[in-house]
Amino acid sequence: MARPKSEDKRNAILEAATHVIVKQGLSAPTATIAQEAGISNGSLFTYFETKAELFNHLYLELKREMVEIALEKFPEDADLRKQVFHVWSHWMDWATADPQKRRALAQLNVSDDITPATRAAAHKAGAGLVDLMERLRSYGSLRTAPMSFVGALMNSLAETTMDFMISDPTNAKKHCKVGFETFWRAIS
Amino acid sequence: MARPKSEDKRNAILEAATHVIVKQGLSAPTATIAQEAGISNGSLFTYFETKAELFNHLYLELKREMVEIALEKFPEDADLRKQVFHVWSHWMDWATADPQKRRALAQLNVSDDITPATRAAAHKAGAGLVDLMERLRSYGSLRTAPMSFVGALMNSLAETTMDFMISDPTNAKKHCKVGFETFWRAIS
Amino acid sequence: MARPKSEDKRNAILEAATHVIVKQGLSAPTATIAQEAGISNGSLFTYFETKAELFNHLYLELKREMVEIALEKFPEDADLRKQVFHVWSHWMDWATADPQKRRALAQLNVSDDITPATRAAAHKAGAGLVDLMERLRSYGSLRTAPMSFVGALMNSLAETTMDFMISDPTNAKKHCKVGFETFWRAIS
Amino acid sequence: MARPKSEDKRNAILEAATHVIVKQGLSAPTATIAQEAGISNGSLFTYFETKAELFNHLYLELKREMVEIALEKFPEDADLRKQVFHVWSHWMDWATADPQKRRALAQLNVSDDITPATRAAAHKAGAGLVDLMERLRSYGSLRTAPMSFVGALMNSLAETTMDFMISDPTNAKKHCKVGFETFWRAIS
DNA sequence: CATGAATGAGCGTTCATTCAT
DNA sequence: GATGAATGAACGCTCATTCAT
Repeated sequence: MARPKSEDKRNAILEAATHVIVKQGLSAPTATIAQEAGISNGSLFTYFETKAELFNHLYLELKREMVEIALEKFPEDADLRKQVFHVWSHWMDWATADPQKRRALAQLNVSDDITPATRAAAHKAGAGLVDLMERLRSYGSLRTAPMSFVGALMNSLAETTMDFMISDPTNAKKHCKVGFETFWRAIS
Repeated sequence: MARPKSEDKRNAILEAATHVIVKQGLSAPTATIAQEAGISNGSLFTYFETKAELFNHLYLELKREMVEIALEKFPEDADLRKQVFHVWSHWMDWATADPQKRRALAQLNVSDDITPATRAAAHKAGAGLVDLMERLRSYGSLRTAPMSFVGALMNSLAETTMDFMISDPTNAKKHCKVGFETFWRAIS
Repeated sequence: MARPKSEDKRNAILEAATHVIVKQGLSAPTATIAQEAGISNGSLFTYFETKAELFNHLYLELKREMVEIALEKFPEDADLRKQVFHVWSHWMDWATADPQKRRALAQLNVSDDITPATRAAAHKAGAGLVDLMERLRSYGSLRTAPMSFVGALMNSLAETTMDFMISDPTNAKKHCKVGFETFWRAIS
Repeated sequence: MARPKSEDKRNAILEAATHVIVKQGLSAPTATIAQEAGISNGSLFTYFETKAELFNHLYLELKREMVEIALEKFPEDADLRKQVFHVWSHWMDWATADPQKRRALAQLNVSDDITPATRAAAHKAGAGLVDLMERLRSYGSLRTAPMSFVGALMNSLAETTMDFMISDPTNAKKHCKVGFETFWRAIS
């Protein structure tokens, strides 16, 4: 096979898309993304048939990475609070290590181009966290709230915390801690 | 020349923009907004010089209205918890009464068209709440957290709560309550 | 109404399309047609929503004009041969007066962009000739042939004749005559 | 180096082009033709340097085949009418045996890609018929018409006849006969 | 001031052709 | 020679903005 489709190039496109989306928003020209990725405008469409498809793939990729990192080295035998803090802090690590990814993900999240199928797949990617959420719910005051409320809650408090960690990196660790304590109080 | 042109038309445009943004996103053509507002495409630019200016104005308008309603009939003499719940539930009223406004606001919030100046003005519009936030902070565990953290926290929990109220209107009142209790625990 | 859509401009586009199609074929850029018509590329789409629509309109326009001229001053009371010759020679006049129109029509005729609806409309535009064809058929040897055969026959002989008239204008009149005699023999 | 590459593949491309042109028109992508021929898109250009060259070759090939079949088993010693009918019916056989070839030829005939040189070569390929045409001309009423008129005439009547044979195969034989008689009357 | 046609830059995508493997 | 990814010019169409009426 002559010149096989390069995984490197594919990744370069996804990475370029991340940067360009952050800088220019979702309406950034595909040509700009291609340029940033070091390929010709036409080549982008060898790897992703449409701009929307590129966006859907990027969205999934980012979500998956996020969840994967959050669950890395998960302490199966620790108590609930430790487990949740583990996930919480790994999540913060991901967000602060490369803030662009989080920003791009936020943009994609409100894009009309992301299909329901992709959103469903993203949801499924987070399945590893469902069990934890369920245990969190039955643990405290939210016993009677809808299942997904705990997830949404954690998400929104985490986002808020991340904003503070990124805008004030000096005190990142402290913000991380305070955010977690706040969350723990909320669900207790 | 405060407003040489028809105030009605200006409002019609802002209202139309709200609907159209919800239906079609921020990339909706100005012509569509004009049509929805019952005016010609060209006339839109008599009232707002550019599309971006229209968006900035709409953003501010929505934020202002939101804050205004949240502070309506504020019980100056009640205790802190009652005051916060007042604000909380009025806020929820606004969000559930016309979900489109909230959705449009969410879109505008992530738009690159909204200038820092507008964001600053929006922040200032919320000044009426600053005193409340300050008292909230000194009240509980967040005494040492940055001032704006409480605001961001309330905002994110409120957004989460609104989502549940709107998607499950039958139990809206219950969700409102649960959300507030969760918030109160978080800041306590 | 401000600056009403100008019929002149519309005609300029159709005329420009005729020339450009002859010179460059059906794949000629719409921008070239617009330029030739003296308008901006975007304006073309004010008058015709798509390139295909422009082509369909042009096709119909040309067909209609062709038929109209062929039937001009039709001698209702003359004998059959004189009537047919009248149509025949008027048709030739049209083709030789502006050979570009005929060439463009020939191109459009084989285009995939021309819809069945347009072809049907074009057929209907030729309705004025149906009666003549019917009488022609019952007149001679083609009494038992399918109705449309006479029409197709006249068309193909006319086209052949036109080619010779245009490529050898000096003897145009003679070619016209010879072509007609040949046709008459064919249907006799 | 008459043909260094596989003659089979070359023919596969020409055949594929025929089908694809009929289905999709002359603007069909070369990649589609390559796929239909069972080769890679790049390989097509090993056999034909450009798309236009492919089209020119196909055009010639089809014309040659058409003439060849028309002249097959030509009855040198029969009388003129029988000879012409022989050609006529063989021609019809070719057209009805594989209508796609005729359709593709018709499309190519109006293409801007076909060069004057190719058209000349195609004309030359028909040289075998020139003698017959010449005798036909001197036989009847067209004695004074330009030489090529008889050929064009035969061509146009044959095309018209083919259309009817193909669209109404049940009566194909009858149409063939009627068409020929019409032609004979025309030139007589 | 209202209207809506005019403008032209800009974009996603296609595709003939080239070229690394 | 075969393959198919790479290239980049080109095109149809959109749309914010301008301007003649």
